[in-house]
Amino acid sequence: MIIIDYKDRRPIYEQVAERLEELILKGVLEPGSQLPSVRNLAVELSINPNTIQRAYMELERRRFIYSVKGKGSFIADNENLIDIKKEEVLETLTDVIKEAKEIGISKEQIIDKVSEGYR
Amino acid sequence: MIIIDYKDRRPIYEQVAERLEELILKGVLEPGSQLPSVRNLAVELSINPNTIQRAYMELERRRFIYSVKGKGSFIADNENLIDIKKEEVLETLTDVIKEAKEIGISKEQIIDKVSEGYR
Amino acid sequence: MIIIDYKDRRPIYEQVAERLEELILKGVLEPGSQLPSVRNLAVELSINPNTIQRAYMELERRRFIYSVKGKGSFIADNENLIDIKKEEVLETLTDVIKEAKEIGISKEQIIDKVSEGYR
Amino acid sequence: MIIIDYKDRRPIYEQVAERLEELILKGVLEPGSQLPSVRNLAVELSINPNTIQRAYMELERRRFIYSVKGKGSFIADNENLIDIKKEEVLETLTDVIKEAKEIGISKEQIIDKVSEGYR
DNA sequence: GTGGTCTAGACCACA
DNA sequence: GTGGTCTAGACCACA
Repeated sequence: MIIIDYKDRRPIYEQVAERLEELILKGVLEPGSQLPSVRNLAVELSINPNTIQRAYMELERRRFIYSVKGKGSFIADNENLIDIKKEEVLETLTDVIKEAKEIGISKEQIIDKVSEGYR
Repeated sequence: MIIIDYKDRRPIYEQVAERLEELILKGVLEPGSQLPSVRNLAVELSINPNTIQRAYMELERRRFIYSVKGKGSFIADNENLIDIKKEEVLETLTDVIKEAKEIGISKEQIIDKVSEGYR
Repeated sequence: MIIIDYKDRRPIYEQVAERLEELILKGVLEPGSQLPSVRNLAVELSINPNTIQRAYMELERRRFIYSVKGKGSFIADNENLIDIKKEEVLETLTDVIKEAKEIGISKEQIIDKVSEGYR
Repeated sequence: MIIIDYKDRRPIYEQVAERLEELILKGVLEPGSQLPSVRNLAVELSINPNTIQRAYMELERRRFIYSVKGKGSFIADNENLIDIKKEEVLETLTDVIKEAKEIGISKEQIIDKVSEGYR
């Protein structure tokens, strides 16, 4: 399920976090359900527990999961999981649009790209 | 002209490259003209020559500048400097739109953001 | 009556202790009356008996409850239950005021906050 | 300058961060100046570099310091260092006042404590 | 068993 | 040299 690309320049913990995020957003990992323990996932992926924990910390910071000492880590159970992500993407979008405008890309050109993407 | 923000988490070479790009795109640094030597710019900014070198490499990779051994570095002289940048931004835009679609953001929501940005 | 918030970063035993304290201070659990047994409360809340034990220990340390071997745990029957709590809060307040003073917050600023809180 | 109390239940990284914060707020470590490197401080305190880094990360999150890859870590140079702290303390104060009110401590009692503290 | 902290030490990106 | 990431593995708090 989770594949680490060692050629990728991004750190492993980031790759793991991103992949888990994807599985969460797609519903493969269900809201409220328990994630594999730090140790188990570490063994499964053949990477260090510390690295997994770092990934979990990142997802916790973004409110996708939460960890309970002595119990384990869990997918956030609010239904708004997807909203957290939408917010993040819309923010990125706003930034890109701003930059596009600044360098002289016309509104029409952007609309075209949007139409293309939603074709 | 070039101000480095050490509080910025991005590496210094990236900041230098970005700032030079900006000066190039705005025409402050004219197409075909010579850039300051790595050594001189390093002294001027009080940073390591390696860092400038790295910034120049980055701009060369993106075709904004080119280097001539023994002579120095020069702003690309094709008139389409701005087009290189537009291409890059449109590519980023395409990526973001794709992601937005995937997580269920509607076309209308995006169009709204675009209209907002171009108001 | 006792709801555990797993998203809360504090340990479960602390949450249980705090909630029991609240029920005691509000008089829902009456002075002198018996608390549910560690085992029963554990079953009721679906958490580990060790966790309840730990919560009871904490409340005992703070003199809100006392345990009798072979009989169970009881709410302290002195009438000044609330005074124990007041003492604790006033002590915390003293600490915060001290720190506020040290970093240059004026007496007036604090008085303002107090007035705000009691408005 | 920095003394670690191994009997203290708080993690070492937190103790280090708190102590550094103190030195920063008191002006012992001057705004804009460089902190000891992660490695050097680790050797000096006989603790692991990772632990120091964790402390630095914490201070960076709270904007007291910033780190530059390849250069080092620095005290934030905005003059508002103390304001960051004041904000934090006033927030704590607000919380304590709220709790005090809830358990029936009178406004006068609090004002008394304030006067005591500022005597 | 589970997450949190820590050590000892390696290697990389960057300056 | 400096911070950032990672490994291998230990011990603690908590459940």
